[in-house]
Amino acid sequence: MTERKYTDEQERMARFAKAMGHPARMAILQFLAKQECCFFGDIHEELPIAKATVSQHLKELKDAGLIQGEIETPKVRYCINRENWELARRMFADFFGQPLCKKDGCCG
Amino acid sequence: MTERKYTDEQERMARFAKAMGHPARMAILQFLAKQECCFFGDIHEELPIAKATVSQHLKELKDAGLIQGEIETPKVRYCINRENWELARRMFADFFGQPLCKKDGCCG
DNA sequence: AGAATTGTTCGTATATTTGCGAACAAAAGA
DNA sequence: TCTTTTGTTCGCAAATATACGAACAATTCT
Repeated sequence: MTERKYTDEQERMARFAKAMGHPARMAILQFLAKQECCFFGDIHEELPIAKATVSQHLKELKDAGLIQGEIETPKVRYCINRENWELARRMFADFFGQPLCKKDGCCG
Repeated sequence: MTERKYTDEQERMARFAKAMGHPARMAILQFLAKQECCFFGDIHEELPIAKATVSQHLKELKDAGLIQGEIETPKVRYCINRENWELARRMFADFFGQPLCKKDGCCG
């Protein structure tokens, strides 16, 4: 049944990458990475989009595991998910670090 | 007019990330990164999808600058675009390498 | 209780993505 | 010339993604 078309690694990196595949979400990640505290409102202020949209982007980043949020009534505090951040860091580093084909004339 | 909503860096990384945001495209990139030669047919054989779809994914990777292709009639040879690969490597490394908020109790 | 604050969720509209088969294009070979 | 090989492009369908305002929920403040 559940035919696996791609490796876990491919699926996983694609998931991280996809979450990072929108400038608004990159902006959110950059903002969170350098902030100690990070309420929804702070993030919303940074971005030129409606709060409903911000909330949606945050949800996607959370689902992808890159961030986490916790209610601190009446606010919501968002932060980088350190564990997965480290995992992503390592995966991207390994990916781009792999030795490429050495042959120079390979592709013009 | 052309109000810039996000920084160039954010736009650029998002572009790379978006291209990497599909397992088939990750599979293609992994395959190309370890191959010296890489014709369309070789890539197609690796993947469980129709050639039209493969062609489309290749086009997206090319548009994002991560790969390049050149006609070698009657075949087409695809390769990693080393220059942009290096750029992406550096961008992702810098991004994930940035120091995170140190405060431990910050978010549970 | 009523009002204000802070975000999420809902409903909707539009745009983009993904995937496929069929048609097409270009060159080589019979 | 006709056929084969190798990929791209076209046209279409279905699924996702993006964005917004309005409605809603939970708590605090008056």
